[in-house]
Amino acid sequence: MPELPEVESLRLSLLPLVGRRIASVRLHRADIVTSHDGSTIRPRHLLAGATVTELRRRGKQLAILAGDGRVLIVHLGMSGQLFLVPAGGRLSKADHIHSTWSLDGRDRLFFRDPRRFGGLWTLPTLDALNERWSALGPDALEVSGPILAAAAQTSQRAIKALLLDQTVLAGVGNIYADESLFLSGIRPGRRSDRLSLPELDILAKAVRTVLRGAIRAGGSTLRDYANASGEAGTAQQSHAVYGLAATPCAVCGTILVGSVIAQRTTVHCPQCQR
DNA sequence: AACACCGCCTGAGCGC
DNA sequence: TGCGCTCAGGCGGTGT
Repeated sequence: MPELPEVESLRLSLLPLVGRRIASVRLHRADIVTSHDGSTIRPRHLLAGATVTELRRRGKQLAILAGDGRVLIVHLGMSGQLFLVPAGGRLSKADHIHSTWSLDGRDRLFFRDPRRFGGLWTLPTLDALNERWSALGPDALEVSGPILAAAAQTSQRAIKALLLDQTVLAGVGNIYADESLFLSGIRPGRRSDRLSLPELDILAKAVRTVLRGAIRAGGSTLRDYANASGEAGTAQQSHAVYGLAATPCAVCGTILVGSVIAQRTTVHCPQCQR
């Protein structure tokens, strides 16, 4: 499920878009787009006629910046995908395509999202993007002990719930929350305000390490994730706990325990995590 | 105010 | 073979 490493891998694979002009846009499902001013979606909202100048990411959100200042945010939700298909190329999965951008040179970009938890958000300016993203916590690649501490010390929630809160830090979802807690040796159900500062330092470092490693592996592909070229990631091969409940811990052999925390399936090692 | 919880949505996987 | 059920989870809205 697309979290920070998957969105970053997607962003990197989409970089060939930079400098390209969007000749036309076809929107096949209007209800996947939210316009900044509530107006009816027009092709220009979706960057028709503009040249892509930059691809930015904050947490799990991807922003396509255009030369005239317009911005389009893409959120993948659970099953969203962007595919960049060369002229004459075919799309392997052509169902649930909600929007199609035709580039000069006839290459095409597709947004596909079967479950429609994701979507597109139009913004008029870079200022509007910055304002929208100011509601998010710092990008999880930049998380530090003090950043975690600022939120943790005043919260009685489980530490896993804190990691999943995008206003605390942006980019961690269920997979990398469990993996980061395992690497840091902290139980996911621990109360946030009962973690020590050294523990929060260790946790912040674990989050950065886990996310960086997953980016290097091109993200985790559990079922659907693929980058813009359709390539799967391999980070799932390194998962230590996610999806591995009732199997032996690779470190100590203790059977991993499954539970539900913050309404999310959770797996931890009762021996390695305290 | 802080936090819990629901519902959205589809396809995979399962049991029968 | 095929049906119906359960599960997966990001996130906005609502409830406590």
